[in-house]
Amino acid sequence: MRNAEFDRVKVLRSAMTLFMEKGYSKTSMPDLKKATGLHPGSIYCAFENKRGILLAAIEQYRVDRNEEFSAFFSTNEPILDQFKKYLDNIVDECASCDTSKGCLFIKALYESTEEDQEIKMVIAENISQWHQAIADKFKQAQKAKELPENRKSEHLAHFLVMGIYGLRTFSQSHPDKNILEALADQLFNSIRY
Amino acid sequence: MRNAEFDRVKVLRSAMTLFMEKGYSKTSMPDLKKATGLHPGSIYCAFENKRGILLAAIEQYRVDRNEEFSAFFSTNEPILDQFKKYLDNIVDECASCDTSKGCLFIKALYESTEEDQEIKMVIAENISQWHQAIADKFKQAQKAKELPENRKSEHLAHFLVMGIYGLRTFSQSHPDKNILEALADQLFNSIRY
DNA sequence: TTCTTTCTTGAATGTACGTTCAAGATATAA
DNA sequence: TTATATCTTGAACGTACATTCAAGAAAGAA
Repeated sequence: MRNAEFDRVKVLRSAMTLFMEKGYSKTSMPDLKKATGLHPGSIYCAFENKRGILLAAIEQYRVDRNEEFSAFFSTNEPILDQFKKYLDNIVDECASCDTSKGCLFIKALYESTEEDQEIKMVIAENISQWHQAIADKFKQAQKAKELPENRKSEHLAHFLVMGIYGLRTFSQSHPDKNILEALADQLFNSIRY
Repeated sequence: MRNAEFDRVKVLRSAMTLFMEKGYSKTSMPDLKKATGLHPGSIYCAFENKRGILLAAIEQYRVDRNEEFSAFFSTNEPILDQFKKYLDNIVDECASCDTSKGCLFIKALYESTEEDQEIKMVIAENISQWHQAIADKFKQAQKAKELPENRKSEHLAHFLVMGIYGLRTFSQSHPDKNILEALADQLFNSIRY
Protein backbone atom coordinates (compact mmCIF):
# COMPACT_ATOMS: atom_id res chain seq x y z
CA MET A 1 0.00 0.00 0.00
CA ARG A 2 3.02 2.20 -0.18
CA ASN A 3 5.89 2.19 -2.63
CA ALA A 4 9.53 2.61 -1.81
CA GLU A 5 10.58 6.20 -2.20
CA PHE A 6 14.06 5.74 -3.54
CA ASP A 7 15.18 5.07 -7.12
CA ARG A 8 16.79 1.66 -7.06
CA VAL A 9 18.96 2.29 -10.12
CA LYS A 10 20.25 5.60 -8.77
CA VAL A 11 21.10 3.97 -5.46
CA LEU A 12 22.97 1.18 -7.22
CA ARG A 13 24.92 3.62 -9.37
CA SER A 14 25.99 5.47 -6.22
CA ALA A 15 27.07 2.20 -4.66
CA MET A 16 28.91 1.23 -7.88
CA THR A 17 30.87 4.46 -7.76
CA LEU A 18 31.80 3.96 -4.13
CA PHE A 19 32.85 0.35 -4.66
CA MET A 20 35.04 1.38 -7.57
CA GLU A 21 36.59 4.34 -5.79
CA LYS A 22 37.18 2.79 -2.38
CA GLY A 23 36.68 -0.90 -2.90
CA TYR A 24 34.04 -3.02 -1.22
CA SER A 25 35.69 -3.50 2.18
CA LYS A 26 36.61 0.13 2.67
CA THR A 27 33.14 1.31 1.69
CA SER A 28 31.29 1.54 5.00
CA MET A 29 27.57 1.66 5.66
CA PRO A 30 27.94 5.31 6.73
CA ASP A 31 29.57 5.93 3.32
CA LEU A 32 26.66 4.25 1.57
CA LYS A 33 24.16 6.14 3.70
CA LYS A 34 25.81 9.43 2.80
CA ALA A 35 26.05 8.63 -0.92
CA THR A 36 22.59 7.17 -1.36
CA GLY A 37 20.66 9.18 1.21
CA LEU A 38 19.21 5.90 2.45
CA HIS A 39 19.22 4.87 6.07
CA PRO A 40 20.59 1.48 7.11
CA GLY A 41 17.12 0.01 7.59
CA SER A 42 16.02 0.83 4.05
CA ILE A 43 19.22 -0.52 2.59
CA TYR A 44 18.88 -3.76 4.48
CA CYS A 45 15.24 -4.02 3.49
CA ALA A 46 16.10 -3.62 -0.18
CA PHE A 47 19.36 -5.59 -0.44
CA GLU A 48 19.45 -7.81 2.66
CA ASN A 49 23.02 -6.89 3.58
CA LYS A 50 26.18 -5.19 2.37
CA ARG A 51 27.14 -8.10 0.17
CA GLY A 52 23.68 -7.91 -1.41
CA ILE A 53 24.40 -4.33 -2.41
CA LEU A 54 27.61 -5.46 -4.08
CA LEU A 55 25.83 -8.21 -6.01
CA ALA A 56 23.09 -5.81 -7.11
CA ALA A 57 25.67 -3.19 -8.06
CA ILE A 58 27.58 -5.74 -10.14
CA GLU A 59 24.36 -6.63 -11.96
CA GLN A 60 23.64 -2.96 -12.60
CA TYR A 61 27.18 -2.51 -13.86
CA ARG A 62 26.66 -5.40 -16.27
CA VAL A 63 23.45 -3.82 -17.58
CA ASP A 64 25.05 -0.41 -18.00
CA ARG A 65 28.18 -1.71 -19.74
CA ASN A 66 25.99 -3.86 -21.95
CA GLU A 67 24.02 -0.85 -23.13
CA GLU A 68 27.24 1.05 -23.71
CA PHE A 69 28.61 -1.83 -25.78
CA SER A 70 25.48 -1.98 -27.91
CA ALA A 71 25.65 1.74 -28.49
CA PHE A 72 29.20 1.50 -29.82
CA PHE A 73 28.29 -1.30 -32.19
CA SER A 74 24.95 -0.05 -33.50
CA THR A 75 26.30 2.46 -36.03
CA ASN A 76 26.63 1.93 -39.78
CA GLU A 77 30.41 2.06 -39.80
CA PRO A 78 32.69 -0.89 -40.55
CA ILE A 79 32.93 -3.12 -37.49
CA LEU A 80 36.66 -2.54 -37.09
CA ASP A 81 36.00 1.19 -36.88
CA GLN A 82 33.48 0.51 -34.16
CA PHE A 83 36.10 -1.51 -32.32
CA LYS A 84 38.59 1.31 -32.69
CA LYS A 85 36.19 3.78 -31.10
CA TYR A 86 35.31 1.29 -28.39
CA LEU A 87 39.00 0.94 -27.55
CA ASP A 88 39.58 4.69 -27.71
CA ASN A 89 36.85 5.16 -25.15
CA ILE A 90 38.48 2.65 -22.83
CA VAL A 91 41.82 4.40 -23.22
CA ASP A 92 40.12 7.68 -22.29
CA GLU A 93 38.67 6.09 -19.19
CA CYS A 94 42.07 4.68 -18.25
CA ALA A 95 43.88 7.96 -18.81
CA SER A 96 41.28 10.05 -16.98
CA CYS A 97 42.54 9.00 -13.54
CA ASP A 98 38.90 8.99 -12.54
CA THR A 99 38.79 6.02 -10.21
CA SER A 100 35.05 5.72 -10.66
CA LYS A 101 35.58 4.95 -14.37
CA GLY A 102 37.37 1.69 -13.78
CA CYS A 103 36.04 -1.81 -14.26
CA LEU A 104 33.96 -3.06 -11.34
CA PHE A 105 34.45 -6.65 -12.47
CA ILE A 106 38.22 -6.43 -12.09
CA LYS A 107 38.02 -4.47 -8.88
CA ALA A 108 35.61 -6.94 -7.28
CA LEU A 109 37.51 -9.94 -8.66
CA TYR A 110 40.76 -8.82 -7.07
CA GLU A 111 39.03 -8.11 -3.78
CA SER A 112 37.04 -11.34 -3.63
CA THR A 113 38.51 -14.07 -1.44
CA GLU A 114 38.53 -17.83 -1.56
CA GLU A 115 35.47 -17.98 0.67
CA ASP A 116 33.53 -15.78 -1.70
CA GLN A 117 33.44 -18.06 -4.73
CA GLU A 118 29.94 -16.91 -5.66
CA ILE A 119 31.06 -13.38 -6.45
CA LYS A 120 33.91 -14.78 -8.56
CA MET A 121 31.46 -17.04 -10.42
CA VAL A 122 28.97 -14.26 -11.10
CA ILE A 123 31.69 -12.02 -12.47
CA ALA A 124 33.25 -14.83 -14.52
CA GLU A 125 29.86 -15.46 -16.10
CA ASN A 126 29.42 -11.76 -16.88
CA ILE A 127 32.87 -11.60 -18.44
CA SER A 128 32.10 -14.66 -20.54
CA GLN A 129 29.00 -12.94 -21.89
CA TRP A 130 31.05 -9.88 -22.74
CA HIS A 131 33.68 -12.05 -24.41
CA GLN A 132 30.98 -13.78 -26.45
CA ALA A 133 29.54 -10.45 -27.59
CA ILE A 134 33.00 -9.40 -28.76
CA ALA A 135 33.56 -12.73 -30.50
CA ASP A 136 30.24 -12.33 -32.33
CA LYS A 137 31.35 -8.95 -33.61
CA PHE A 138 34.67 -10.35 -34.78
CA LYS A 139 32.79 -13.13 -36.56
CA GLN A 140 30.67 -10.52 -38.31
CA ALA A 141 33.81 -8.65 -39.28
CA GLN A 142 35.28 -11.81 -40.75
CA LYS A 143 32.15 -12.46 -42.77
CA ALA A 144 32.33 -8.88 -44.04
CA LYS A 145 35.96 -9.53 -45.03
CA GLU A 146 37.15 -6.84 -42.65
CA LEU A 147 39.27 -9.43 -40.88
CA PRO A 148 41.19 -12.47 -42.16
CA GLU A 149 39.56 -15.74 -41.22
CA ASN A 150 42.70 -17.62 -40.26
CA ARG A 151 42.17 -17.02 -36.55
CA LYS A 152 39.06 -17.98 -34.63
CA SER A 153 36.90 -15.11 -33.50
CA GLU A 154 36.82 -16.54 -29.96
CA HIS A 155 40.58 -16.38 -29.81
CA LEU A 156 40.64 -12.81 -31.08
CA ALA A 157 38.04 -11.92 -28.48
CA HIS A 158 40.08 -13.50 -25.70
CA PHE A 159 43.09 -11.52 -26.82
CA LEU A 160 41.13 -8.29 -26.85
CA VAL A 161 39.69 -8.96 -23.39
CA MET A 162 43.17 -9.71 -22.11
CA GLY A 163 44.49 -6.56 -23.74
CA ILE A 164 41.77 -4.39 -22.23
CA TYR A 165 42.47 -5.87 -18.81
CA GLY A 166 46.13 -5.19 -19.40
CA LEU A 167 45.44 -1.57 -20.35
CA ARG A 168 43.22 -1.04 -17.33
CA THR A 169 45.71 -2.61 -14.95
CA PHE A 170 48.70 -0.88 -16.50
CA SER A 171 46.93 2.46 -16.15
CA GLN A 172 46.61 1.93 -12.42
CA SER A 173 50.28 2.72 -12.09
CA HIS A 174 50.99 4.59 -15.35
CA PRO A 175 47.95 6.61 -16.48
CA ASP A 176 49.92 8.15 -19.34
CA LYS A 177 47.68 8.82 -22.33
CA ASN A 178 50.45 8.63 -24.94
CA ILE A 179 51.68 5.27 -23.73
CA LEU A 180 48.15 3.91 -23.39
CA GLU A 181 47.27 5.01 -26.93
CA ALA A 182 50.38 3.38 -28.34
CA LEU A 183 49.58 0.18 -26.48
CA ALA A 184 45.98 0.20 -27.67
CA ASP A 185 47.20 0.76 -31.24
CA GLN A 186 49.56 -2.18 -31.09
CA LEU A 187 46.87 -4.31 -29.51
CA PHE A 188 44.44 -3.37 -32.25
CA ASN A 189 47.00 -4.04 -34.96
CA SER A 190 47.94 -7.44 -33.61
CA ILE A 191 44.29 -8.37 -33.89
CA ARG A 192 43.83 -6.91 -37.36
CA TYR A 193 46.70 -8.59 -39.16
CA MET B 1 72.32 -6.44 24.00
CA ARG B 2 69.84 -8.88 22.63
CA ASN B 3 68.96 -9.65 19.05
CA ALA B 4 65.49 -10.11 17.66
CA GLU B 5 64.59 -13.78 17.56
CA PHE B 6 62.54 -13.81 14.39
CA ASP B 7 63.75 -14.01 10.80
CA ARG B 8 62.64 -10.78 9.17
CA VAL B 9 62.59 -12.21 5.65
CA LYS B 10 60.52 -15.23 6.70
CA VAL B 11 58.05 -12.98 8.45
CA LEU B 12 57.72 -10.76 5.39
CA ARG B 13 57.21 -13.76 3.09
CA SER B 14 54.39 -14.94 5.35
CA ALA B 15 52.84 -11.50 5.27
CA MET B 16 53.27 -11.37 1.47
CA THR B 17 51.37 -14.63 1.13
CA LEU B 18 48.54 -13.41 3.34
CA PHE B 19 48.26 -10.10 1.55
CA MET B 20 48.07 -11.89 -1.80
CA GLU B 21 45.57 -14.49 -0.62
CA LYS B 22 43.23 -12.28 1.39
CA GLY B 23 44.21 -8.76 0.47
CA TYR B 24 45.53 -6.14 2.85
CA SER B 25 42.26 -5.05 4.48
CA LYS B 26 40.99 -8.54 5.14
CA THR B 27 44.30 -9.67 6.61
CA SER B 28 43.90 -9.05 10.33
CA MET B 29 46.54 -8.79 13.00
CA PRO B 30 45.36 -12.13 14.43
CA ASP B 31 45.96 -13.58 10.94
CA LEU B 32 49.44 -12.13 10.87
CA LYS B 33 50.12 -13.34 14.38
CA LYS B 34 49.08 -16.86 13.43
CA ALA B 35 51.07 -16.90 10.19
CA THR B 36 54.25 -15.34 11.53
CA GLY B 37 54.19 -16.59 15.09
CA LEU B 38 54.89 -13.05 16.18
CA HIS B 39 52.87 -11.25 18.82
CA PRO B 40 51.40 -7.82 18.13
CA GLY B 41 54.04 -6.07 20.19
CA SER B 42 56.92 -7.55 18.21
CA ILE B 43 55.24 -6.76 14.91
CA TYR B 44 54.65 -3.16 15.92
CA CYS B 45 58.21 -2.88 17.18
CA ALA B 46 59.60 -4.11 13.86
CA PHE B 47 57.23 -2.48 11.36
CA GLU B 48 55.52 0.35 13.27
CA ASN B 49 52.02 -0.59 12.12
CA LYS B 50 50.03 -2.72 9.71
CA ARG B 51 50.74 -0.42 6.80
CA GLY B 52 54.45 -0.71 7.60
CA ILE B 53 54.19 -4.46 7.17
CA LEU B 54 52.61 -3.95 3.76
CA LEU B 55 55.36 -1.56 2.67
CA ALA B 56 58.06 -3.95 3.89
CA ALA B 57 56.30 -6.89 2.21
CA ILE B 58 56.14 -4.99 -1.07
CA GLU B 59 59.85 -4.30 -0.84
CA GLN B 60 60.56 -7.95 -0.13
CA TYR B 61 58.37 -8.91 -3.07
CA ARG B 62 60.39 -6.59 -5.29
CA VAL B 63 63.64 -8.18 -4.14
CA ASP B 64 62.33 -11.71 -4.66
CA ARG B 65 60.89 -11.02 -8.11
CA ASN B 66 64.09 -9.26 -9.07
CA GLU B 67 66.16 -12.31 -8.23
CA GLU B 68 63.74 -14.51 -10.10
CA PHE B 69 64.02 -12.24 -13.14
CA SER B 70 67.80 -12.33 -13.06
CA ALA B 71 67.75 -16.10 -12.82
CA PHE B 72 65.64 -16.40 -15.95
CA PHE B 73 67.95 -14.12 -17.90
CA SER B 74 71.33 -15.39 -16.75
CA THR B 75 71.51 -18.47 -18.98
CA ASN B 76 73.44 -18.78 -22.25
CA GLU B 77 70.35 -19.18 -24.42
CA PRO B 78 69.13 -16.63 -26.94
CA ILE B 79 67.34 -13.81 -25.16
CA LEU B 80 64.03 -14.56 -26.86
CA ASP B 81 64.17 -18.10 -25.50
CA GLN B 82 64.71 -16.67 -22.05
CA PHE B 83 61.66 -14.47 -22.54
CA LYS B 84 59.64 -17.49 -23.66
CA LYS B 85 60.51 -19.38 -20.49
CA TYR B 86 59.84 -16.31 -18.40
CA LEU B 87 56.37 -16.04 -19.92
CA ASP B 88 55.73 -19.77 -19.57
CA ASN B 89 56.46 -19.49 -15.89
CA ILE B 90 53.97 -16.65 -15.53
CA VAL B 91 51.33 -18.68 -17.37
CA ASP B 92 51.96 -21.55 -14.96
CA GLU B 93 51.48 -19.22 -12.02
CA CYS B 94 48.26 -17.88 -13.54
CA ALA B 95 46.87 -21.33 -14.30
CA SER B 96 47.80 -22.77 -10.92
CA CYS B 97 44.86 -21.11 -9.16
CA ASP B 98 47.26 -20.63 -6.28
CA THR B 99 46.20 -17.22 -5.00
CA SER B 100 49.53 -16.77 -3.28
CA LYS B 101 51.29 -16.86 -6.67
CA GLY B 102 49.72 -13.67 -7.96
CA CYS B 103 51.32 -10.28 -8.32
CA LEU B 104 51.43 -8.30 -5.10
CA PHE B 105 51.94 -5.08 -7.05
CA ILE B 106 48.62 -5.47 -8.86
CA LYS B 107 46.81 -6.67 -5.78
CA ALA B 108 48.02 -3.76 -3.68
CA LEU B 109 47.47 -1.26 -6.51
CA TYR B 110 43.84 -2.23 -6.88
CA GLU B 111 43.31 -2.08 -3.13
CA SER B 112 45.07 1.24 -2.57
CA THR B 113 42.81 4.26 -2.26
CA GLU B 114 43.13 7.91 -3.20
CA GLU B 115 44.33 8.73 0.29
CA ASP B 116 47.14 6.22 0.01
CA GLN B 117 49.10 7.79 -2.83
CA GLU B 118 52.41 6.71 -1.29
CA ILE B 119 51.69 3.02 -1.81
CA LYS B 120 50.70 3.74 -5.41
CA MET B 121 53.91 5.70 -5.95
CA VAL B 122 56.14 3.01 -4.45
CA ILE B 123 54.56 0.34 -6.62
CA ALA B 124 54.66 2.53 -9.75
CA GLU B 125 58.38 3.02 -9.18
CA ASN B 126 58.91 -0.72 -8.74
CA ILE B 127 57.00 -1.44 -11.92
CA SER B 128 59.05 1.14 -13.80
CA GLN B 129 62.22 -0.61 -12.70
CA TRP B 130 60.85 -3.93 -13.89
CA HIS B 131 59.82 -2.34 -17.19
CA GLN B 132 63.29 -0.93 -17.63
CA ALA B 133 64.90 -4.30 -16.98
CA ILE B 134 62.68 -5.82 -19.66
CA ALA B 135 63.46 -2.99 -22.08
CA ASP B 136 67.17 -3.54 -21.53
CA LYS B 137 66.80 -7.20 -22.44
CA PHE B 138 64.87 -6.30 -25.58
CA LYS B 139 67.60 -3.84 -26.50
CA GLN B 140 70.16 -6.62 -26.10
CA ALA B 141 68.02 -8.88 -28.27
CA GLN B 142 67.91 -6.20 -30.96
CA LYS B 143 71.67 -5.80 -30.90
CA ALA B 144 72.00 -9.57 -31.22
CA LYS B 145 69.66 -9.41 -34.24
CA GLU B 146 67.12 -11.60 -32.47
CA LEU B 147 64.55 -8.83 -32.84
CA PRO B 148 63.94 -6.28 -35.61
CA GLU B 149 64.96 -2.77 -34.64
CA ASN B 150 61.98 -0.96 -36.08
CA ARG B 151 60.23 -0.71 -32.72
CA LYS B 152 61.72 0.86 -29.62
CA SER B 153 62.64 -1.56 -26.88
CA GLU B 154 60.77 0.62 -24.36
CA HIS B 155 57.59 0.22 -26.35
CA LEU B 156 58.02 -3.53 -26.62
CA ALA B 157 58.58 -3.66 -22.88
CA HIS B 158 55.45 -1.65 -22.20
CA PHE B 159 53.49 -4.05 -24.39
CA LEU B 160 54.88 -7.06 -22.58
CA VAL B 161 54.11 -5.56 -19.18
CA MET B 162 50.58 -4.77 -20.33
CA GLY B 163 50.22 -8.29 -21.68
CA ILE B 164 51.43 -9.89 -18.46
CA TYR B 165 48.99 -7.77 -16.49
CA GLY B 166 46.29 -8.82 -18.91
CA LEU B 167 47.15 -12.48 -18.47
CA ARG B 168 47.18 -12.20 -14.70
CA THR B 169 43.90 -10.33 -14.59
CA PHE B 170 42.24 -12.57 -17.16
CA SER B 171 43.24 -15.63 -15.16
CA GLN B 172 41.40 -14.26 -12.13
CA SER B 173 38.14 -15.23 -13.81
CA HIS B 174 39.32 -17.79 -16.38
CA PRO B 175 42.30 -19.79 -15.10
CA ASP B 176 42.26 -22.05 -18.17
CA LYS B 177 45.75 -23.19 -19.08
CA ASN B 178 45.02 -23.76 -22.77
CA ILE B 179 43.56 -20.31 -23.25
CA LEU B 180 46.32 -18.67 -21.25
CA GLU B 181 48.99 -20.45 -23.28
CA ALA B 182 47.38 -19.39 -26.54
CA LEU B 183 47.19 -15.81 -25.29
CA ALA B 184 50.81 -15.84 -24.18
CA ASP B 185 51.83 -17.23 -27.57
CA GLN B 186 50.02 -14.50 -29.45
CA LEU B 187 51.45 -11.90 -27.10
CA PHE B 188 54.95 -13.23 -27.67
CA ASN B 189 54.47 -13.36 -31.44
CA SER B 190 53.15 -9.83 -31.66
CA ILE B 191 56.35 -8.72 -29.96
CA ARG B 192 58.64 -10.85 -32.13
CA TYR B 193 57.43 -9.78 -35.55
C1' DT C 1 77.14 -14.44 39.03
C1' DT C 2 74.84 -10.00 38.65
C1' DC C 3 73.36 -6.11 36.04
C1' DT C 4 71.42 -3.95 32.25
C1' DT C 5 69.58 -3.65 28.00
C1' DT C 6 66.48 -5.38 24.71
C1' DC C 7 63.02 -8.31 23.13
C1' DT C 8 58.65 -10.86 23.98
C1' DT C 9 54.16 -11.43 25.71
C1' DG C 10 49.20 -10.90 25.67
C1' DA C 11 45.67 -8.61 28.13
C1' DA C 12 43.45 -4.16 27.79
C1' DT C 13 41.73 -0.04 25.23
C1' DG C 14 39.21 2.62 22.18
C1' DT C 15 37.07 2.77 17.92
C1' DA C 16 34.45 1.71 13.93
C1' DC C 17 31.77 -1.30 11.73
C1' DG C 18 27.61 -4.35 10.00
C1' DT C 19 23.29 -5.31 11.42
C1' DT C 20 18.82 -5.18 13.96
C1' DC C 21 14.43 -3.50 15.38
C1' DA C 22 10.80 -0.96 17.37
C1' DA C 23 8.76 3.48 16.96
C1' DG C 24 7.21 6.89 13.76
C1' DA C 25 5.64 8.52 9.19
C1' DT C 26 3.04 8.16 5.04
C1' DA C 27 0.53 6.52 1.19
C1' DT C 28 -3.34 3.95 -0.46
C1' DA C 29 -7.98 1.66 0.22
C1' DA C 30 -12.38 1.70 2.26
C1' DT D 1 -12.01 10.50 7.35
C1' DT D 2 -10.28 6.32 9.23
C1' DA D 3 -7.80 2.06 8.97
C1' DT D 4 -4.06 -0.58 7.52
C1' DA D 5 -0.23 -1.91 5.32
C1' DT D 6 4.32 -0.62 4.19
C1' DC D 7 8.26 2.17 4.29
C1' DT D 8 11.53 5.13 6.90
C1' DT D 9 14.22 6.36 10.73
C1' DG D 10 18.20 6.19 13.67
C1' DA D 11 19.49 4.69 18.13
C1' DA D 12 21.34 0.53 20.08
C1' DC D 13 23.93 -3.91 20.01
C1' DG D 14 27.49 -7.07 19.55
C1' DT D 15 31.66 -7.93 17.39
C1' DA D 16 36.13 -7.55 15.56
C1' DC D 17 39.78 -4.90 14.77
C1' DA D 18 44.44 -2.04 15.11
C1' DT D 19 47.14 -0.49 18.49
C1' DT D 20 49.30 0.18 23.17
C1' DC D 21 51.92 -0.83 27.17
C1' DA D 22 53.51 -2.69 31.38
C1' DA D 23 55.22 -6.91 33.14
C1' DG D 24 58.10 -10.84 32.26
C1' DA D 25 61.98 -13.31 29.91
C1' DA D 26 66.40 -13.72 28.10
C1' DA D 27 70.79 -12.56 26.19
C1' DG D 28 75.16 -10.43 26.57
C1' DA D 29 78.48 -7.38 29.45
C1' DA D 30 81.04 -6.86 33.55
